[in-house]
Amino acid sequence: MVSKKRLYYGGFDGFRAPVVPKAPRSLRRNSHKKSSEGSEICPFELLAAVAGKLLQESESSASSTGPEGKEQISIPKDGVKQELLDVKLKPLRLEYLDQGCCAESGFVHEHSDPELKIEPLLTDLLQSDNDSGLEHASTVTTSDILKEVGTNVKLEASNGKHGVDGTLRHGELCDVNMDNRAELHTEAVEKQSEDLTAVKTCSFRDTVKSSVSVLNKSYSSVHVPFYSDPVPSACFLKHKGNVKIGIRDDDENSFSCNHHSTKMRAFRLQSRAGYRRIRKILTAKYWKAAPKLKDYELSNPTSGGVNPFDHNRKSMYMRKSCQAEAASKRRKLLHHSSKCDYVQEASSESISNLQERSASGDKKRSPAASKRARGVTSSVINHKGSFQSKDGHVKLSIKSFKVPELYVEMPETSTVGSLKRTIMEAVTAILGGELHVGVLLQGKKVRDDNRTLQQTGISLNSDTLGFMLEPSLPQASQFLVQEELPLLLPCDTHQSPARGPATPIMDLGISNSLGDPPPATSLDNQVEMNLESKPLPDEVSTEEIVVDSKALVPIPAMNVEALSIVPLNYKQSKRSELSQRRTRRPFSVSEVEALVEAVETLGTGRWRDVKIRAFDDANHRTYVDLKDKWKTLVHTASISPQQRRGEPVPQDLLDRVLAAHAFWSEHQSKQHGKHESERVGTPVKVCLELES
DNA sequence: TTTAGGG
DNA sequence: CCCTAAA
Repeated sequence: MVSKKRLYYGGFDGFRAPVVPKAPRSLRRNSHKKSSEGSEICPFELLAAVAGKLLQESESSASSTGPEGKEQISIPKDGVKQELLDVKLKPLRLEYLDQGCCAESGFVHEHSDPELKIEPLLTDLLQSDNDSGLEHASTVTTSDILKEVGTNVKLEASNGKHGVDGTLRHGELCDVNMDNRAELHTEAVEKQSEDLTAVKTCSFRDTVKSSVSVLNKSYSSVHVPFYSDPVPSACFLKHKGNVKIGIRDDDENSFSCNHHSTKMRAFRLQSRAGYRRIRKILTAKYWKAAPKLKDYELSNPTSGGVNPFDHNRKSMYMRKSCQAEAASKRRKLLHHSSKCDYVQEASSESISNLQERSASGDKKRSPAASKRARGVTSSVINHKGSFQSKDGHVKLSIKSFKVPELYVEMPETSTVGSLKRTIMEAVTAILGGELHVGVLLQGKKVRDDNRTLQQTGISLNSDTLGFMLEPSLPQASQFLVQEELPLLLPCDTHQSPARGPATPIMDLGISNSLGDPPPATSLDNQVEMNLESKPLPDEVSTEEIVVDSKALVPIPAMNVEALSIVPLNYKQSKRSELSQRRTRRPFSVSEVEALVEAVETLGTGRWRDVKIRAFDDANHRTYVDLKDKWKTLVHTASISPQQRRGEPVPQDLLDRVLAAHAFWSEHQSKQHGKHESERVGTPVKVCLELES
């Protein structure tokens, strides 16, 4: 964090050229840490991936034959030499590390269904899994390298008890890069011919580097404990790290890259960055992408009836963490190769058992009674898929994933829109974390990942097969909430509604930056799986996934004022669905002073620098805010004191504002030699006299 | 991502 | 504060 030290302060001695030269943006960027880095996992990507895998069977081969074939990974079956892998992987790794983007590997897919045999030491992982009760016999960190259409990856854990021998098939590349923080777990059940079909568990964890290292035998760096607790417990998902999801893009012959790293700040609801990003995603991009999605939906004859929430577009926001483009491509991908309609929607929230409690009202505005919604919020993701069994293959159709419970609490003055948002965020939070997929057969978890579908009986009892999303919620999970508690902090208390032992832990400590996932707790996410033993038509099948999970959703202590003052008109209503206006935070005098000081030194065209200099630790003040504030200050200073509102700003500060404004206006916020020579050193008093 | 302005 | 065109 950059201290607010003032390199120079001209004060009344006059303004001087910026003490801090305006370095090229690139340099400045580097010089100033971007603490707020992080990303969240897009739950839907995961779901999609899972679904895709489930449906992969027949389509996988097809998709692998496309023009993108060159990108396919070729993993020789049976014992590929590590050296070979290393060689092949290097380019990819470099790309990942250096560019942090999806790599377009030059691997050539070999149609022989190559397999990669990896025997990493998964002890830690496995143990963690076991301890946590998760059904992950093994965890395999993979990158898209391992995920390729038609490519089978054979993973074997050396851990005697938990060896895993699974087959991975991916119809799409799904690269997850999570900066050692996020972890994704997906399990897909597939049956492949006679070959042993197994429950495979993939754990995408750690950075790609780690993923690669896995391939390079450096598996040790990949182990990550799973804190997941199958038992419903309230915790907060942590959305940190970088998550990148690459999808093969037929058109571009490359993988689209969903890059949520540096630019994509962590999902901090209360953080400005988070807000902004979310807003952006939810608004423009979302809407832009919507049409396509819609088309797909409509194209699916069965979707209409199956998805009762088609009309509810806002549900789509659950995908907020995903970039529209990537999502779009993803959809395209699915549309093209898997015939899997990738529709995700969240149903409108149904809140039951509302309990009203008296609450202190906003001192300024209308009283705020908090409304505690204790009920079920269900989000629905519509997935279309099919299940079919033929020639030894088991196809599954996930009908729905349900989110059992969501507990929300918010002021009764909150708008419906905010409520919707809240729920949506909660759901997203739940899904945004590391997810695992557990397999349930007849209500019981299938813990042995090594067993084949056949052995497990899944192929026979598909009717009772179920999947459940298991958010990996480390108890220790914490999200950094710096100061921006507004959204994170539950109104008064964050009640954990009859929640299990695990209560969401809000570790509001660190600041800066990193992604703060929305507080959410996810518990057992039960997934209702619908299996049909009947081959489905080749057409797009519909699959509905209802995510049902219990979660404690700390509702942001939204400024009641903000909520209450919002008219419930259409516009607002519409807006509410898209985004939440930040709570108003008037600048304090001290802030104004800091701003003035910084501007006096830096000028009026370097708001980013001003921010860094004077508000670096105020995450809620963006450079745009500072710029706006300056604008208002200039205006304020130019009007009569009687016309001013809000906390009065000392006249001297306003004078300085005018002086600085005048000075820098002339300098055009830049260092112009001639003017500078004239101005530099000119006492502010003089400036004031001259300018005002 | 920043800047610059309008809303 | 928000939204965005430009850069």
